[in-house]
Amino acid sequence: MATLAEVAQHAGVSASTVSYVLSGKRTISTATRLRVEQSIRELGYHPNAGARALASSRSNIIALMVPLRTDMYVPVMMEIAVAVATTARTHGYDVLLLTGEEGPDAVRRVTGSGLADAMILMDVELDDERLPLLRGTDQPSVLIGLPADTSGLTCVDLDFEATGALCVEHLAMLGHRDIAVIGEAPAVYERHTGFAERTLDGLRSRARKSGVRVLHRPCGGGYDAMSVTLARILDERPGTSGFVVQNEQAVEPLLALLRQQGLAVPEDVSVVAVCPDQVAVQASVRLTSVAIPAQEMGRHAVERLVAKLDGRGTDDVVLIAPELTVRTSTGPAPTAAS
Amino acid sequence: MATLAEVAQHAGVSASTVSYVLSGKRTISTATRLRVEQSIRELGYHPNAGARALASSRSNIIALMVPLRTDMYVPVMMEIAVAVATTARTHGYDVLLLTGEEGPDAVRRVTGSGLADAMILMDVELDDERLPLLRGTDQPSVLIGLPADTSGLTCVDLDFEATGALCVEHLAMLGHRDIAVIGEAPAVYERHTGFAERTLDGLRSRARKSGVRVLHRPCGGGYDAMSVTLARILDERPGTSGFVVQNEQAVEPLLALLRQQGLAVPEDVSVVAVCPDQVAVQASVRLTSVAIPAQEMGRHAVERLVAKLDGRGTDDVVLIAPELTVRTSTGPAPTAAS
DNA sequence: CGGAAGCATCGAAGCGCTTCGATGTACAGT
DNA sequence: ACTGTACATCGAAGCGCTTCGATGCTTCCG
Repeated sequence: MATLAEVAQHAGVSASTVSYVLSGKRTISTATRLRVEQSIRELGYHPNAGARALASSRSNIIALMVPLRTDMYVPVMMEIAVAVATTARTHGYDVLLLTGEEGPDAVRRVTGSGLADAMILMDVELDDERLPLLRGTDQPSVLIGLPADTSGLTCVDLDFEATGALCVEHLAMLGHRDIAVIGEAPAVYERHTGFAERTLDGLRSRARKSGVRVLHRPCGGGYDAMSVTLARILDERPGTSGFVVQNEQAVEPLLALLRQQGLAVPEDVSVVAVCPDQVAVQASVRLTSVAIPAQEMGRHAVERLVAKLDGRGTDDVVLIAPELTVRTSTGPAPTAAS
Repeated sequence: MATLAEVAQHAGVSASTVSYVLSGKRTISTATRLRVEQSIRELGYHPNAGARALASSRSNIIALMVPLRTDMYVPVMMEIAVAVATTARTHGYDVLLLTGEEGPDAVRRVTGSGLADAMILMDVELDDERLPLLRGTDQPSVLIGLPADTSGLTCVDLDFEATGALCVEHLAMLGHRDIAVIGEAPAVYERHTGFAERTLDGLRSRARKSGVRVLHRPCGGGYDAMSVTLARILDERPGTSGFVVQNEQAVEPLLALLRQQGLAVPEDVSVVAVCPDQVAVQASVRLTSVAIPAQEMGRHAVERLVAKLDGRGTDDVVLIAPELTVRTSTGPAPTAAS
């Protein structure tokens, strides 16, 4: 591997000159610059990452901590991760993939070793044990998700409260008065992952305003769980005519089971999903849905982080406004007559 | 941040001694070792990654190149990535996440800069443009997937030929004579991703031996595509009683459409899927399937790579033997009478 | 026309670690 | 008692880069 010194010699300049050509931190005459660039190309020179990190105390790496469990929202997580990686590259950063497994230790390790300049945390819990560490370090970080206390932190997330409200609003407008919410698996609520609870809050407070009744039921993925859940719901609230589903894995089972019960969508019941657009479009009924903007979240997170690294950053919460796309799974509530 | 030198001073030894305590490359008396370890703990010392990389020319980082497109097998990709990350950690490595976007350039960049010690490539095409680069460098690498020419490369993959054969075998044994294969989206075949074609080869050659007819149809995800595809298949080969599906997104649509056509599973038609177990279990019919062992592939890849890094490695191809799990979606072929 | 100001470049120090002799000590074998 | 060997530790060099003065030139202005 060619070194800076070799490039310098080849171009007939000193090492520092080459360095300044590379970084642009001092003015270099055009002639010299071109000559150096030529040498770099001829020798196939790539700066050594370790040396660079050591000398500049910047690794140009962003750590991304993904949840270990792959029990929910996997495609969303993946999409975020890919968006983070590609956006980071456009800013000159690479991405280090950490799993949640190590927990707070990973944060310590990465911060302490200077392996990464900054980090992005996904799947943040309301009272996440990694947060004190983040607050206690001067290493910039961005959370994807919202903990209970956001002071001193930068967060990016979909506005799930507004999302919940939007779903209710849409259904209420169509005349639905009894709405059932099919949520994530119970484990998600027990873990106090913020988004699930926030959606529920938005759903409920909006329902109160609109005079709509809401029944919430967590539900694991798959047909068996859904079957039990649906039966209970219809038993408890036979008048239910609107469904809000926040659980990718429950979408298709729900549709199939409704069909099986002789309930037509959207004639008899309406369904609104909170899921990636792809899922909404590929379902057996094209679903009215609020999209989870995975790419946008990833991109935003990186951009916030880079801003912080450049000293332009501020601590604050960015909530992405939800957008509801009407497709063919929602319609007017059936009249009392029918 | 504490440095090696500070730890050394605190423990009353020289810097090199601390280094040897850390690396274990020379014998250190127990007394000294304990004293040093104590100092490390007290000062909260973490070795600086950049300095380490520079001095040792080892970054302890493995690069993982994931496909940019998230149009297929996303959960599998994610699971592999997570398995790679966790396995790598147990061997003292971190994982750098690269997307396919940069293509060969990423390989050059990482190799040239010493950012990573080795790399793992996913979603390898039959004639992948990154391969010449890998062959031309002495940086160890492992492919997940199988290119056309594996010479000089280490590869890990599910044995998709055997997988295809296994599916046909199972259906043939149950008396099915006309089998339809529902494949990945056409784009996957056009890209010459190896696994799809290899499955087909296995399927066909086994079918020949068993005197079974096979009709292969690529198919995009979603209901509309599946609906068209299924109609064509039943039109062309009305006697079709067995289906092999290698496309997660087509599984549920197929089951729903079969139901709609009045075809009961497994009484009238049998379905074998090639998909992760989770999908097979959560489908509306518990599917007989050949699992895609994502975790195992990720783990294997890392272990091969670490072996190479330790000088114990060899170039070869590891094909994981497929396992077919019988669930409730396959049964005896309907007799001619019925 | 002298000094201030800017430009283009160089040299050297130093980032924090690893690693290779070298050195000093203790003990075994002869 | 003396050499040989193994053990425990130290000092110094060096990994490849960034960055801070310093230096020699031009150019400009009063």
